[in-house]
Amino acid sequence: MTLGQDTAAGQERISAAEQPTGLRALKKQRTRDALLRAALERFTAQGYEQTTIDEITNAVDVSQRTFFRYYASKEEVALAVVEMVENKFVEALRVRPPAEGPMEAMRNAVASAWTTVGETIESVVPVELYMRTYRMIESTPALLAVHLRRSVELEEGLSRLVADREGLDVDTDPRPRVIVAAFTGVMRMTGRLWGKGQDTGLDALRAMSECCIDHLRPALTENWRTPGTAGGPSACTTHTSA
Amino acid sequence: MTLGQDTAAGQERISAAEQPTGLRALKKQRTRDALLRAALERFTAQGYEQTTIDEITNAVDVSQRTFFRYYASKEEVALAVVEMVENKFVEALRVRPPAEGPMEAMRNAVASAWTTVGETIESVVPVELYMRTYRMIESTPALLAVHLRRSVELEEGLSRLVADREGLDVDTDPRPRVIVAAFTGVMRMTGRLWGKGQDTGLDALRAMSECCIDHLRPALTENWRTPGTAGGPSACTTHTSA
DNA sequence: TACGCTAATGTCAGCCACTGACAATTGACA
DNA sequence: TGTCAATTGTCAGTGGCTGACATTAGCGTA
Repeated sequence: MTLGQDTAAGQERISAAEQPTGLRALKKQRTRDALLRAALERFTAQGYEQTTIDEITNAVDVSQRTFFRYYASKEEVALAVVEMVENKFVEALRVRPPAEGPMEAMRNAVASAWTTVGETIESVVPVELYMRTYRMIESTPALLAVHLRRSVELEEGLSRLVADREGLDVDTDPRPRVIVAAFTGVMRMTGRLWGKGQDTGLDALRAMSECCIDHLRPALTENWRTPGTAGGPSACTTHTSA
Repeated sequence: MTLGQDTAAGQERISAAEQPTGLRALKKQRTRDALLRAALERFTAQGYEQTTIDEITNAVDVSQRTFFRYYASKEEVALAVVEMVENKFVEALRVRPPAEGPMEAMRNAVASAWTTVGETIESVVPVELYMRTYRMIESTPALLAVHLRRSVELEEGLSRLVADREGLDVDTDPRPRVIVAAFTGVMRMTGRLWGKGQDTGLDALRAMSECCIDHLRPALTENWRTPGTAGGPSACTTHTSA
Protein backbone atom coordinates (compact mmCIF):
# COMPACT_ATOMS: atom_id res chain seq x y z
CA MET A 1 0.00 0.00 0.00
CA THR A 2 2.43 2.63 -1.12
CA LEU A 3 -0.05 4.42 -3.33
CA GLY A 4 -1.64 7.67 -2.29
CA GLN A 5 -5.38 7.14 -2.37
CA ASP A 6 -7.43 10.28 -2.10
CA THR A 7 -10.92 9.46 -3.15
CA ALA A 8 -13.09 6.81 -1.62
CA ALA A 9 -13.20 4.62 -4.70
CA GLY A 10 -10.53 4.45 -7.36
CA GLN A 11 -7.00 5.75 -6.99
CA GLU A 12 -5.83 9.19 -7.96
CA ARG A 13 -3.05 9.92 -10.37
CA ILE A 14 0.29 9.18 -8.80
CA SER A 15 1.48 12.18 -6.85
CA ALA A 16 4.71 13.19 -8.62
CA ALA A 17 7.08 11.91 -5.96
CA GLU A 18 7.46 8.18 -5.47
CA GLN A 19 6.05 6.60 -8.57
CA PRO A 20 6.16 2.80 -8.61
CA THR A 21 7.90 3.35 -11.97
CA GLY A 22 7.36 -0.25 -13.11
CA LEU A 23 6.00 -1.25 -16.48
CA ARG A 24 2.83 -2.32 -14.79
CA ALA A 25 2.18 1.04 -13.15
CA LEU A 26 2.97 2.78 -16.41
CA LYS A 27 0.36 0.80 -18.26
CA LYS A 28 -2.17 1.55 -15.59
CA GLN A 29 -1.50 5.25 -15.91
CA ARG A 30 -1.89 5.00 -19.67
CA THR A 31 -5.22 3.22 -19.41
CA ARG A 32 -6.48 5.66 -16.81
CA ASP A 33 -5.59 8.68 -18.92
CA ALA A 34 -6.86 7.10 -22.11
CA LEU A 35 -10.22 6.41 -20.50
CA LEU A 36 -10.37 9.94 -19.17
CA ARG A 37 -9.63 11.58 -22.51
CA ALA A 38 -11.89 9.27 -24.47
CA ALA A 39 -14.69 9.96 -22.04
CA LEU A 40 -14.33 13.75 -21.93
CA GLU A 41 -14.03 14.02 -25.68
CA ARG A 42 -17.24 12.11 -26.22
CA PHE A 43 -19.09 13.80 -23.38
CA THR A 44 -18.31 17.26 -24.68
CA ALA A 45 -18.93 16.33 -28.31
CA GLN A 46 -22.19 14.44 -28.16
CA GLY A 47 -23.40 14.95 -24.61
CA TYR A 48 -23.03 13.09 -21.32
CA GLU A 49 -26.22 11.08 -21.36
CA GLN A 50 -25.78 10.21 -25.02
CA THR A 51 -22.46 8.54 -24.30
CA THR A 52 -22.45 4.98 -22.97
CA ILE A 53 -19.68 3.34 -21.03
CA ASP A 54 -19.35 0.74 -23.75
CA GLU A 55 -18.60 3.47 -26.25
CA ILE A 56 -15.74 4.70 -24.10
CA THR A 57 -14.27 1.30 -23.34
CA ASN A 58 -14.45 0.23 -26.97
CA ALA A 59 -12.43 3.29 -27.95
CA VAL A 60 -9.73 2.35 -25.46
CA ASP A 61 -10.05 -1.39 -26.03
CA VAL A 62 -10.73 -2.49 -22.50
CA SER A 63 -13.70 -4.24 -20.98
CA GLN A 64 -16.49 -2.37 -19.26
CA ARG A 65 -15.49 -3.99 -16.02
CA THR A 66 -12.05 -2.44 -16.26
CA PHE A 67 -13.52 1.01 -16.60
CA PHE A 68 -15.30 0.63 -13.29
CA ARG A 69 -12.10 -0.49 -11.64
CA TYR A 70 -10.54 2.86 -12.51
CA TYR A 71 -13.53 5.09 -12.02
CA ALA A 72 -16.24 4.27 -9.54
CA SER A 73 -18.95 5.75 -11.74
CA LYS A 74 -19.61 7.50 -15.00
CA GLU A 75 -19.84 10.74 -13.09
CA GLU A 76 -16.40 10.32 -11.62
CA VAL A 77 -14.61 10.46 -14.98
CA ALA A 78 -16.47 13.58 -15.90
CA LEU A 79 -15.45 15.32 -12.68
CA ALA A 80 -11.90 13.97 -12.35
CA VAL A 81 -10.07 16.97 -13.78
CA VAL A 82 -12.22 19.50 -11.98
CA GLU A 83 -11.35 17.79 -8.76
CA MET A 84 -7.65 18.20 -9.50
CA VAL A 85 -8.13 21.92 -9.96
CA GLU A 86 -10.03 22.29 -6.73
CA ASN A 87 -7.29 20.52 -4.84
CA LYS A 88 -4.82 23.03 -6.25
CA PHE A 89 -6.89 25.84 -4.82
CA VAL A 90 -6.88 24.28 -1.38
CA GLU A 91 -3.12 23.96 -1.52
CA ALA A 92 -2.82 27.59 -2.60
CA LEU A 93 -4.88 28.67 0.38
CA ARG A 94 -2.79 26.56 2.71
CA VAL A 95 0.38 28.50 1.88
CA ARG A 96 -1.12 31.97 2.15
CA PRO A 97 0.64 34.19 4.70
CA PRO A 98 -1.16 34.02 8.05
CA ALA A 99 -1.29 37.78 8.22
CA GLU A 100 -3.97 37.89 5.56
CA GLY A 101 -7.59 37.86 6.70
CA PRO A 102 -9.77 34.93 5.67
CA MET A 103 -11.54 36.58 2.77
CA GLU A 104 -8.36 38.22 1.59
CA ALA A 105 -6.50 34.91 1.74
CA MET A 106 -9.17 33.02 -0.19
CA ARG A 107 -9.33 35.71 -2.82
CA ASN A 108 -5.58 35.67 -3.27
CA ALA A 109 -5.47 31.89 -3.29
CA VAL A 110 -7.82 31.80 -6.24
CA ALA A 111 -5.76 34.41 -8.04
CA SER A 112 -2.48 32.59 -7.52
CA ALA A 113 -3.91 29.15 -8.25
CA TRP A 114 -5.01 30.21 -11.72
CA THR A 115 -1.42 30.60 -12.87
CA THR A 116 -0.21 27.13 -11.90
CA VAL A 117 -3.43 25.34 -12.66
CA GLY A 118 -3.00 25.60 -16.41
CA GLU A 119 0.09 23.41 -16.44
CA THR A 120 -1.46 20.90 -14.10
CA ILE A 121 -4.40 20.44 -16.43
CA GLU A 122 -2.29 20.22 -19.53
CA SER A 123 -0.39 17.28 -18.07
CA VAL A 124 -3.56 15.22 -18.38
CA VAL A 125 -5.79 16.75 -21.03
CA PRO A 126 -5.69 19.82 -23.30
CA VAL A 127 -6.83 22.91 -21.43
CA GLU A 128 -9.37 23.58 -24.12
CA LEU A 129 -10.96 20.19 -23.45
CA TYR A 130 -11.08 21.04 -19.76
CA MET A 131 -12.93 24.24 -20.49
CA ARG A 132 -15.50 22.45 -22.58
CA THR A 133 -15.83 19.86 -19.83
CA TYR A 134 -16.52 22.49 -17.22
CA ARG A 135 -19.25 24.03 -19.28
CA MET A 136 -20.72 20.62 -19.94
CA ILE A 137 -20.85 19.90 -16.21
CA GLU A 138 -22.69 23.13 -15.59
CA SER A 139 -25.28 22.28 -18.20
CA THR A 140 -25.79 18.61 -17.35
CA PRO A 141 -28.14 18.25 -14.38
CA ALA A 142 -26.84 14.90 -13.22
CA LEU A 143 -23.25 16.13 -13.25
CA LEU A 144 -24.02 19.51 -11.77
CA ALA A 145 -25.67 17.76 -8.86
CA VAL A 146 -22.65 15.64 -8.01
CA HIS A 147 -20.35 18.56 -8.57
CA LEU A 148 -22.27 20.63 -6.06
CA ARG A 149 -22.12 17.86 -3.50
CA ARG A 150 -18.38 17.66 -3.82
CA SER A 151 -18.17 21.40 -3.46
CA VAL A 152 -19.86 21.06 -0.10
CA GLU A 153 -17.20 18.63 1.01
CA LEU A 154 -14.59 21.08 -0.17
CA GLU A 155 -16.35 23.73 1.87
CA GLU A 156 -15.95 21.69 4.99
CA GLY A 157 -12.20 21.44 4.43
CA LEU A 158 -11.92 25.15 3.75
CA SER A 159 -13.76 25.98 6.94
CA ARG A 160 -11.28 24.01 8.98
CA LEU A 161 -8.40 25.65 7.19
CA VAL A 162 -9.75 29.12 7.84
CA ALA A 163 -10.47 28.26 11.44
CA ASP A 164 -6.90 27.08 11.92
CA ARG A 165 -5.52 30.27 10.40
CA GLU A 166 -7.55 32.38 12.77
CA GLY A 167 -7.04 30.15 15.76
CA LEU A 168 -10.73 29.32 16.09
CA ASP A 169 -12.66 26.12 16.65
CA VAL A 170 -15.07 25.20 13.85
CA ASP A 171 -17.30 23.30 16.24
CA THR A 172 -17.67 26.26 18.53
CA ASP A 173 -17.49 29.35 16.38
CA PRO A 174 -19.77 29.61 13.34
CA ARG A 175 -17.87 32.43 11.68
CA PRO A 176 -15.37 30.36 9.68
CA ARG A 177 -18.16 28.32 8.16
CA VAL A 178 -20.22 31.40 7.53
CA ILE A 179 -17.55 33.25 5.65
CA VAL A 180 -16.52 30.18 3.67
CA ALA A 181 -20.14 29.51 2.78
CA ALA A 182 -20.50 33.06 1.53
CA PHE A 183 -17.27 32.84 -0.42
CA THR A 184 -17.95 29.53 -2.12
CA GLY A 185 -21.51 30.57 -2.80
CA VAL A 186 -20.27 33.53 -4.75
CA MET A 187 -17.63 31.45 -6.52
CA ARG A 188 -20.19 28.92 -7.68
CA MET A 189 -22.40 31.68 -8.93
CA THR A 190 -19.50 33.09 -10.90
CA GLY A 191 -18.78 29.74 -12.50
CA ARG A 192 -22.38 29.43 -13.51
CA LEU A 193 -22.49 32.86 -15.07
CA TRP A 194 -19.29 32.14 -16.95
CA GLY A 195 -20.70 28.88 -18.21
CA LYS A 196 -23.69 30.67 -19.64
CA GLY A 197 -21.82 33.63 -21.04
CA GLN A 198 -20.07 34.01 -24.35
CA ASP A 199 -16.51 34.69 -23.32
CA THR A 200 -15.19 31.17 -22.80
CA GLY A 201 -11.64 32.24 -22.03
CA LEU A 202 -9.85 31.47 -18.80
CA ASP A 203 -9.07 35.12 -18.26
CA ALA A 204 -12.73 36.01 -18.36
CA LEU A 205 -13.43 33.50 -15.63
CA ARG A 206 -10.62 34.85 -13.52
CA ALA A 207 -11.75 38.44 -13.94
CA MET A 208 -15.34 37.63 -13.10
CA SER A 209 -14.35 35.73 -9.97
CA GLU A 210 -12.23 38.51 -8.57
CA CYS A 211 -14.77 41.16 -9.36
CA CYS A 212 -17.67 39.30 -7.77
CA ILE A 213 -15.70 38.56 -4.64
CA ASP A 214 -14.87 42.24 -4.33
CA HIS A 215 -18.58 42.92 -4.44
CA LEU A 216 -19.39 40.68 -1.53
CA ARG A 217 -18.53 42.95 1.35
CA PRO A 218 -20.13 46.09 -0.10
CA ALA A 219 -23.22 44.14 -1.07
CA LEU A 220 -23.76 43.22 2.55
CA THR A 221 -22.66 46.47 4.07
CA GLU A 222 -23.99 49.31 2.03
CA ASN A 223 -27.41 50.60 1.19
CA TRP A 224 -28.10 49.79 -2.45
CA ARG A 225 -30.68 52.45 -2.96
CA THR A 226 -28.40 55.38 -2.25
CA PRO A 227 -25.96 55.32 -5.16
CA GLY A 228 -22.61 56.99 -4.97
CA THR A 229 -21.13 54.35 -2.70
CA ALA A 230 -18.44 52.01 -3.92
CA GLY A 231 -19.77 49.10 -5.94
CA GLY A 232 -22.68 49.56 -8.28
CA PRO A 233 -23.02 47.85 -11.64
CA SER A 234 -19.56 47.06 -12.90
CA ALA A 235 -17.25 44.93 -14.98
CA CYS A 236 -18.25 41.45 -13.83
CA THR A 237 -21.50 41.28 -15.71
CA THR A 238 -22.75 39.01 -18.43
CA HIS A 239 -25.54 39.47 -20.84
CA THR A 240 -26.90 35.98 -21.04
CA SER A 241 -30.03 36.96 -22.86
CA ALA A 242 -30.54 39.44 -25.70
CA MET B 1 -55.36 20.88 -19.26
CA THR B 2 -56.78 22.49 -16.19
CA LEU B 3 -54.19 21.03 -13.86
CA GLY B 4 -51.43 23.16 -12.40
CA GLN B 5 -48.17 21.56 -13.38
CA ASP B 6 -45.12 22.93 -11.62
CA THR B 7 -42.30 20.50 -12.10
CA ALA B 8 -40.95 19.38 -15.42
CA ALA B 9 -42.05 15.78 -15.02
CA GLY B 10 -45.03 14.63 -12.99
CA GLN B 11 -47.76 16.88 -11.72
CA GLU B 12 -47.80 18.56 -8.37
CA ARG B 13 -50.47 18.17 -5.80
CA ILE B 14 -53.59 19.99 -6.82
CA SER B 15 -53.40 23.60 -5.73
CA ALA B 16 -56.31 23.96 -3.31
CA ALA B 17 -58.54 26.01 -5.59
CA GLU B 18 -60.15 24.36 -8.58
CA GLN B 19 -59.84 20.66 -7.95
CA PRO B 20 -61.25 18.49 -10.72
CA THR B 21 -63.19 16.94 -7.81
CA GLY B 22 -64.06 13.81 -9.76
CA LEU B 23 -63.68 10.29 -8.50
CA ARG B 24 -60.83 9.84 -10.92
CA ALA B 25 -58.82 12.80 -9.63
CA LEU B 26 -59.46 11.70 -6.09
CA LYS B 27 -58.02 8.29 -6.74
CA LYS B 28 -54.98 9.83 -8.34
CA GLN B 29 -54.39 11.99 -5.34
CA ARG B 30 -54.70 8.96 -3.09
CA THR B 31 -52.22 6.94 -5.11
CA ARG B 32 -49.79 9.82 -5.25
CA ASP B 33 -49.88 10.38 -1.50
CA ALA B 34 -49.76 6.68 -0.75
CA LEU B 35 -46.65 6.29 -2.87
CA LEU B 36 -45.05 9.27 -1.17
CA ARG B 37 -45.70 8.03 2.34
CA ALA B 38 -44.75 4.46 1.58
CA ALA B 39 -41.52 5.67 0.05
CA LEU B 40 -40.52 8.07 2.81
CA GLU B 41 -41.32 5.59 5.53
CA ARG B 42 -39.12 2.96 3.97
CA PHE B 43 -36.36 5.37 3.04
CA THR B 44 -36.07 6.70 6.55
CA ALA B 45 -36.42 3.29 8.16
CA GLN B 46 -34.05 1.15 6.16
CA GLY B 47 -32.18 3.63 3.98
CA TYR B 48 -32.64 5.09 0.52
CA GLU B 49 -30.41 2.75 -1.44
CA GLN B 50 -31.71 -0.27 0.41
CA THR B 51 -35.25 0.45 -0.74
CA THR B 52 -36.28 -0.65 -4.21
CA ILE B 53 -39.08 0.79 -6.27
CA ASP B 54 -40.74 -2.61 -6.33
CA GLU B 55 -40.86 -2.58 -2.57
CA ILE B 56 -42.74 0.71 -2.61
CA THR B 57 -45.16 -0.21 -5.37
CA ASN B 58 -45.95 -3.54 -3.79
CA ALA B 59 -46.89 -1.76 -0.57
CA VAL B 60 -49.31 0.46 -2.49
CA ASP B 61 -50.43 -2.27 -4.89
CA VAL B 62 -49.62 -0.57 -8.12
CA SER B 63 -47.23 -1.49 -10.88
CA GLN B 64 -43.72 -0.13 -11.11
CA ARG B 65 -44.68 1.66 -14.29
CA THR B 66 -47.37 3.58 -12.45
CA PHE B 67 -44.85 4.83 -9.92
CA PHE B 68 -42.81 6.42 -12.67
CA ARG B 69 -45.88 8.08 -14.07
CA TYR B 70 -46.31 9.94 -10.80
CA TYR B 71 -42.68 10.57 -9.94
CA ALA B 72 -40.07 10.95 -12.64
CA SER B 73 -37.42 9.27 -10.53
CA LYS B 74 -36.71 7.65 -7.21
CA GLU B 75 -35.06 10.88 -6.12
CA GLU B 76 -38.14 12.92 -6.85
CA VAL B 77 -40.28 11.17 -4.26
CA ALA B 78 -37.63 11.66 -1.65
CA LEU B 79 -37.44 15.39 -2.32
CA ALA B 80 -41.12 16.08 -2.96
CA VAL B 81 -41.98 17.43 0.49
CA VAL B 82 -38.83 19.47 0.81
CA GLU B 83 -39.71 21.15 -2.43
CA MET B 84 -43.08 22.13 -1.02
CA VAL B 85 -41.39 23.80 1.92
CA GLU B 86 -38.99 25.72 -0.26
CA ASN B 87 -41.83 27.05 -2.33
CA LYS B 88 -43.44 28.33 0.84
CA PHE B 89 -40.31 30.28 1.61
CA VAL B 90 -40.30 31.92 -1.80
CA GLU B 91 -43.91 32.95 -1.30
CA ALA B 92 -43.07 34.38 2.11
CA LEU B 93 -40.31 36.47 0.59
CA ARG B 94 -42.59 37.70 -2.12
CA VAL B 95 -44.96 39.32 0.36
CA ARG B 96 -42.31 41.00 2.49
CA PRO B 97 -42.73 44.79 2.72
CA PRO B 98 -40.58 46.51 0.09
CA ALA B 99 -39.10 48.77 2.70
CA GLU B 100 -37.03 45.94 4.09
CA GLY B 101 -33.53 45.51 2.72
CA PRO B 102 -32.73 42.27 0.89
CA MET B 103 -30.98 40.47 3.70
CA GLU B 104 -33.53 41.67 6.23
CA ALA B 105 -36.38 40.51 4.00
CA MET B 106 -34.91 37.07 3.45
CA ARG B 107 -34.23 36.64 7.12
CA ASN B 108 -37.77 37.60 8.02
CA ALA B 109 -39.21 35.43 5.27
CA VAL B 110 -37.57 32.37 6.78
CA ALA B 111 -38.83 33.30 10.20
CA SER B 112 -42.40 33.79 9.07
CA ALA B 113 -42.43 30.75 6.81
CA TRP B 114 -41.61 28.43 9.69
CA THR B 115 -44.96 29.08 11.31
CA THR B 116 -47.16 28.19 8.34
CA VAL B 117 -44.96 25.46 6.98
CA GLY B 118 -45.88 23.02 9.70
CA GLU B 119 -49.51 22.78 8.64
CA THR B 120 -48.57 22.52 4.99
CA ILE B 121 -46.41 19.51 5.70
CA GLU B 122 -48.96 17.83 7.92
CA SER B 123 -51.48 17.88 5.10
CA VAL B 124 -49.34 15.33 3.29
CA VAL B 125 -47.19 13.49 5.80
CA PRO B 126 -46.59 13.65 9.57
CA VAL B 127 -44.13 16.42 10.42
CA GLU B 128 -42.00 13.96 12.27
CA LEU B 129 -41.61 11.92 9.08
CA TYR B 130 -40.61 15.07 7.26
CA MET B 131 -37.88 15.74 9.79
CA ARG B 132 -36.49 12.27 9.43
CA THR B 133 -36.65 12.65 5.67
CA TYR B 134 -34.67 15.86 5.77
CA ARG B 135 -31.92 14.27 7.79
CA MET B 136 -31.89 11.28 5.47
CA ILE B 137 -31.43 13.55 2.47
CA GLU B 138 -28.47 15.25 4.13
CA SER B 139 -26.81 11.93 4.81
CA THR B 140 -27.52 10.24 1.48
CA PRO B 141 -24.97 11.40 -1.11
CA ALA B 142 -27.16 10.74 -4.13
CA LEU B 143 -30.04 12.70 -2.62
CA LEU B 144 -27.91 15.49 -1.25
CA ALA B 145 -26.51 16.03 -4.73
CA VAL B 146 -29.91 16.47 -6.34
CA HIS B 147 -31.11 18.57 -3.45
CA LEU B 148 -28.22 20.94 -3.91
CA ARG B 149 -28.87 21.26 -7.61
CA ARG B 150 -32.46 22.21 -6.91
CA SER B 151 -31.28 24.75 -4.39
CA VAL B 152 -29.30 26.41 -7.12
CA GLU B 153 -32.40 26.75 -9.22
CA LEU B 154 -34.15 28.23 -6.22
CA GLU B 155 -31.27 30.65 -5.89
CA GLU B 156 -31.85 31.90 -9.38
CA GLY B 157 -35.46 32.65 -8.58
CA LEU B 158 -34.53 34.42 -5.36
CA SER B 159 -32.00 36.59 -7.16
CA ARG B 160 -34.66 37.82 -9.54
CA LEU B 161 -37.02 38.47 -6.68
CA VAL B 162 -34.45 40.49 -4.80
CA ALA B 163 -33.49 42.39 -7.93
CA ASP B 164 -37.13 43.31 -8.50
CA ARG B 165 -37.52 44.54 -4.93
CA GLU B 166 -34.50 46.78 -5.30
CA GLY B 167 -35.28 47.87 -8.83
CA LEU B 168 -32.14 46.32 -10.27
CA ASP B 169 -31.42 44.19 -13.30
CA VAL B 170 -29.96 40.76 -12.54
CA ASP B 171 -28.20 40.61 -15.86
CA THR B 172 -26.42 43.87 -15.28
CA ASP B 173 -25.85 44.14 -11.56
CA PRO B 174 -24.15 41.26 -9.74
CA ARG B 175 -25.15 42.35 -6.26
CA PRO B 176 -28.52 40.58 -6.05
CA ARG B 177 -26.92 37.28 -7.00
CA VAL B 178 -24.04 37.91 -4.68
CA ILE B 179 -26.15 38.54 -1.62
CA VAL B 180 -28.51 35.66 -2.41
CA ALA B 181 -25.54 33.35 -2.90
CA ALA B 182 -24.16 34.37 0.46
CA PHE B 183 -27.54 33.93 2.13
CA THR B 184 -28.36 30.54 0.70
CA GLY B 185 -24.82 29.39 1.32
CA VAL B 186 -25.25 30.10 4.99
CA MET B 187 -28.69 28.53 5.07
CA ARG B 188 -27.45 25.31 3.55
CA MET B 189 -24.63 25.23 6.03
CA THR B 190 -27.13 25.59 8.84
CA GLY B 191 -29.22 22.74 7.56
CA ARG B 192 -26.19 20.54 7.40
CA LEU B 193 -25.14 21.36 10.94
CA TRP B 194 -28.65 20.68 12.17
CA GLY B 195 -28.71 17.38 10.38
CA LYS B 196 -25.57 16.30 12.15
CA GLY B 197 -26.48 17.66 15.55
CA GLN B 198 -28.48 16.07 18.31
CA ASP B 199 -31.35 18.49 18.70
CA THR B 200 -33.71 17.28 16.01
CA GLY B 201 -36.47 19.73 16.86
CA LEU B 202 -37.89 22.28 14.48
CA ASP B 203 -37.21 25.08 16.93
CA ALA B 204 -33.54 24.22 17.04
CA LEU B 205 -33.35 24.53 13.28
CA ARG B 206 -35.09 27.87 13.35
CA ALA B 207 -32.85 29.24 16.07
CA MET B 208 -29.69 28.12 14.31
CA SER B 209 -30.76 29.65 11.03
CA GLU B 210 -31.50 33.04 12.48
CA CYS B 211 -28.35 33.12 14.54
CA CYS B 212 -26.08 32.17 11.64
CA ILE B 213 -27.64 34.74 9.37
CA ASP B 214 -27.07 37.38 11.99
CA HIS B 215 -23.42 36.42 11.95
CA LEU B 216 -23.00 36.97 8.25
CA ARG B 217 -22.51 40.69 8.18
CA PRO B 218 -20.18 40.91 11.17
CA ALA B 219 -18.17 37.95 9.85
CA LEU B 220 -17.40 39.91 6.72
CA THR B 221 -17.01 43.28 8.31
CA GLU B 222 -15.15 42.94 11.54
CA ASN B 223 -11.68 41.86 12.47
CA TRP B 224 -11.93 38.49 14.15
CA ARG B 225 -8.71 38.79 16.04
CA THR B 226 -9.68 41.81 18.07
CA PRO B 227 -12.45 40.51 20.33
CA GLY B 228 -14.94 42.80 21.97
CA THR B 229 -16.88 43.45 18.81
CA ALA B 230 -20.37 42.12 18.29
CA GLY B 231 -20.48 38.50 17.25
CA GLY B 232 -18.01 36.05 18.63
CA PRO B 233 -18.83 32.50 19.62
CA SER B 234 -22.50 32.29 20.42
CA ALA B 235 -25.70 30.32 20.60
CA CYS B 236 -25.79 28.74 17.16
CA THR B 237 -23.16 26.14 17.76
CA THR B 238 -23.24 22.40 17.65
CA HIS B 239 -20.97 19.89 19.17
CA THR B 240 -20.99 17.25 16.49
CA SER B 241 -18.04 15.37 17.89
CA ALA B 242 -17.14 14.48 21.48
C1' DT C 1 -79.08 2.47 -18.73
C1' DA C 2 -76.06 1.42 -22.26
C1' DC C 3 -72.29 3.17 -25.06
C1' DG C 4 -68.29 5.39 -26.77
C1' DC C 5 -64.36 8.21 -25.39
C1' DT C 6 -60.35 8.94 -22.99
C1' DA C 7 -57.58 8.91 -18.90
C1' DA C 8 -55.21 5.71 -15.97
C1' DT C 9 -53.07 1.42 -15.29
C1' DG C 10 -50.84 -3.00 -16.26
C1' DT C 11 -47.71 -5.89 -18.94
C1' DC C 12 -43.68 -6.80 -21.33
C1' DA C 13 -39.41 -6.25 -23.52
C1' DG C 14 -35.35 -3.85 -23.33
C1' DC C 15 -31.40 -0.24 -22.32
C1' DC C 16 -27.87 1.10 -19.35
C1' DA C 17 -25.12 1.83 -15.14
C1' DC C 18 -23.08 -0.97 -11.92
C1' DT C 19 -21.49 -5.29 -9.07
C1' DG C 20 -19.81 -9.91 -7.49
C1' DA C 21 -17.53 -14.11 -8.60
C1' DC C 22 -14.32 -16.59 -10.98
C1' DA C 23 -11.18 -17.61 -14.68
C1' DA C 24 -7.37 -16.02 -17.71
C1' DT C 25 -3.51 -13.20 -18.46
C1' DT C 26 0.62 -10.74 -17.59
C1' DG C 27 4.25 -8.02 -15.10
C1' DA C 28 7.54 -8.71 -11.17
C1' DC C 29 11.04 -10.94 -8.80
C1' DA C 30 13.69 -14.63 -6.97
C1' DT D 1 12.49 -20.19 -15.85
C1' DG D 2 8.97 -20.66 -12.61
C1' DT D 3 6.17 -18.90 -8.98
C1' DC D 4 3.36 -15.21 -7.03
C1' DA D 5 0.36 -11.46 -7.24
C1' DA D 6 -1.66 -7.78 -9.73
C1' DT D 7 -4.57 -6.76 -13.65
C1' DT D 8 -7.97 -7.80 -16.80
C1' DG D 9 -11.81 -10.29 -19.10
C1' DT D 10 -16.09 -12.88 -18.96
C1' DC D 11 -20.51 -13.70 -17.40
C1' DA D 12 -24.56 -13.52 -14.95
C1' DG D 13 -27.47 -10.64 -12.46
C1' DT D 14 -29.75 -6.35 -10.06
C1' DG D 15 -32.11 -2.09 -10.17
C1' DG D 16 -33.60 2.30 -12.16
C1' DC D 17 -36.00 3.80 -16.03
C1' DT D 18 -38.47 3.95 -20.81
C1' DG D 19 -41.36 2.94 -24.99
C1' DA D 20 -45.06 0.41 -26.98
C1' DC D 21 -49.22 -1.66 -26.63
C1' DA D 22 -53.08 -3.91 -24.46
C1' DT D 23 -56.52 -3.45 -20.67
C1' DT D 24 -59.35 -1.33 -17.35
C1' DA D 25 -62.23 2.10 -15.49
C1' DG D 26 -64.27 6.97 -14.83
C1' DC D 27 -67.04 10.23 -17.38
C1' DG D 28 -70.31 12.43 -20.47
C1' DT D 29 -73.90 11.47 -23.59
C1' DA D 30 -77.68 9.34 -26.35
